[in-house]
Parts: sequence; C-alpha cells; structure tokens
Amino acid sequence: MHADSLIILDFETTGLSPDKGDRAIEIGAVKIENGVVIERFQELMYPGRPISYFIEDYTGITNQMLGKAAPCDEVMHRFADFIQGQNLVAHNASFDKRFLDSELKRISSGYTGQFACSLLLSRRLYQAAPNHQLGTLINYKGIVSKGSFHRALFDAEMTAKLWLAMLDDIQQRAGIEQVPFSLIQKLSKATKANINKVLAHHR
DNA sequence: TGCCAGGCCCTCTTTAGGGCCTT
Repeated sequence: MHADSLIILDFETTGLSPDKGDRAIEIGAVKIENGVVIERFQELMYPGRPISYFIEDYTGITNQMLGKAAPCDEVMHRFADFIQGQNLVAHNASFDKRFLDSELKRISSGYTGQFACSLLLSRRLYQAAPNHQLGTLINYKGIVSKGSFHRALFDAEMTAKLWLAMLDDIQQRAGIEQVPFSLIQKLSKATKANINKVLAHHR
C-alpha cells in the first residue's frame, strides 16, 4: 500500500441504489501524491439502457453522449487497474463505495485499498459550515472552482482540493507535519465533542 | 399500480424517528 498517495473518486450514476439496478454512467478520479495531483481518470460509460431526464438534467450527461461511450464493463476494467493498491477517498464515500463494489463485482474484480470519507471528516472539522454538501464546503473554504459540479472529474478535483485543505487544517490543529491515513480514520469516527482531544493526542 | 437507498448522526434515543449527503 502506498503510504503517501491516494485516489479521490466520484461516480455519476443512473440513480441512488445499485441494489435496485442503478448503474454507473461516469467515473472521475485523481491520484494525489505528496499533496499534488499527479494523474487523472475520466470516462463516460454506457449502462445498457437510457438514463432518465432527471439524471440528464442533474449531470448534464445526455443519452446521446452515453450512446457513444464504452460499456461499463470495459471502463471498469481500466479503472480497476487505476486504483490498484491505493487508498480511496470520496465525498459521502458510502455512496461511491456501493457503486464501486457493485460495478467491480460485475466484472469479477476488486481492490485492496481502504475508503475514507471527506463528508464525515468535514462534519468533524467544520462544524460551523452552513451544511456539508461538496459545493458549500468549497465556498466555505474559499477554494476557487471553475467548472460544472455533478460531473465526475470536476467533483473529484474539488473533493481533492477540499481534502488537501482538511489535511492542512489537521496538521495545524494537531501540530504535526504528516497526517497518516490511520489518523484520518480515527478522526472520522470521533464525535464532534471529542474531536479536539483526538487531535491533541497526536501532538 | 406501487414500489422507490443506505449509512451516519442527533435527539424529545436505544422497544425510534427523521435530517443530511450522495445520483
């Protein structure tokens, strides 16, 4: 497992529940190493049937665009290679993890990394934020954003910037120079009340 | 026609309900 690198990913999908037959339609991801984006992955994928008007409107991804895209199986093979051996991050990771697991199971593939969730971490660190939607947090942290939310690569890039901002804040609040993945997991499971104790313990 | 997720987290809690977040 690479200690200082990880993959930040985002799926666009036909709906909310892979258990009810929803499929991925786009995957976007960035690989971060030592605080810098060193690689990107972005592909549309054809889910085997038309998507709803709601999803076309929500994502800006149209049935026409998906008609030209490679099928999910093909794209997911490439993505499985991309994330090989890396820890993973997503905003509301339980959502993206369900789709990643579902799509990889269809091609009898998998991954070895662990997931961390930028949403859970932001709820601990930024308790004064108006809410913890990705777009709100980007504004809250004063991060410059130019592009379309609800497209996979853009959301992955924004999540990456938020992630790096959170690592900076953890470094300052804990007085440490490196933030191990294990501390991220510990902070994500902390309560709002004892977050400062968990940070102080690492001084 | 009717169905419509799941995990986290708070609280008027744990024999539960509902808001938040993701598409």
